[in-house]
Amino acid sequence: MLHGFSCQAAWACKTSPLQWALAPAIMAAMKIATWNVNSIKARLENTLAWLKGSSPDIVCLQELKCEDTGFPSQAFEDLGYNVLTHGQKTYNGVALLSKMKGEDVRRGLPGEPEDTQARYIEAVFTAGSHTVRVASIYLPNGNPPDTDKFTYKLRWMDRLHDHAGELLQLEEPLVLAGDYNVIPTSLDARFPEAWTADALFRPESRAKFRRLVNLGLTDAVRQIHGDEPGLYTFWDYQAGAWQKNNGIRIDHLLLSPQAADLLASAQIDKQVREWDKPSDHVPVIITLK
DNA sequence: ATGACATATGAGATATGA
Repeated sequence: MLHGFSCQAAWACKTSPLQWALAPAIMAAMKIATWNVNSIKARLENTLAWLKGSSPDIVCLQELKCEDTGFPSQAFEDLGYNVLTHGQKTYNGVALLSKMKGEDVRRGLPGEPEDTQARYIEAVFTAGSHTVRVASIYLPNGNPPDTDKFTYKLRWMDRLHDHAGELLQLEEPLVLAGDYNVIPTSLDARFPEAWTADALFRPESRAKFRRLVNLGLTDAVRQIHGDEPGLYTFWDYQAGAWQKNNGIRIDHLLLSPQAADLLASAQIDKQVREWDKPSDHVPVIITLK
């Protein structure tokens, strides 16, 4: 139990009813979300509207497509969020928005110093005497699979595996959230046969993902929803994929055992795909007790 | 379907995405 933001009922907290009423954001279960926005500037209005409606405590964003200096921080600060970015011109870029301040911030995934792509940011968020470490991940797409883009993807997944192994040794609540660009199993695609040659569903990519999970991580959505089909987080802009529900599940939140113990819910915010000027991805949200 | 859209760059057509 993460004391300080985890009480589910006022009677469980050592606070007066008045304090309870005044501090709902602190006392409610902790919400952590991930969303590939496909350009934060193009998606600013959607992102702000979604934050106002959902009020997550921590948000992992991917595909900012802008440098740190161009990130619209003020708009998020006005909503009460702290902003940590690891941006890049035109491509990639990841961020962490949070109601509490982040510490121990790491930008970039270790293991390949010459890699300049902005695909990883991590920080520790403290509430009371407990901490949650959260990473925002934008794993390489890897297409076409017969090029060095695919080998870069697989190498990046090895680096993520090694770094996750290091973090798991801390034996603390850890959430590795983001766009993994991996369809883990055929349950995670409306038309899996259409993806067999794609870097997102190639056996090598799925094997690397399994190897990561098999370190002892929990796929939050599958933990809550079991083998339920039709859970998708991405629908292509092209060929009416959304209208045909031609979707895939590639945005994941992987939890350390200490975080999995706290998992209360996981949901995909599918309706956001209906909004004007949508991202091709939708938010995925978990709550921790 | 080496493309259907969408985005950034930069001022037109190209690179990238998944």
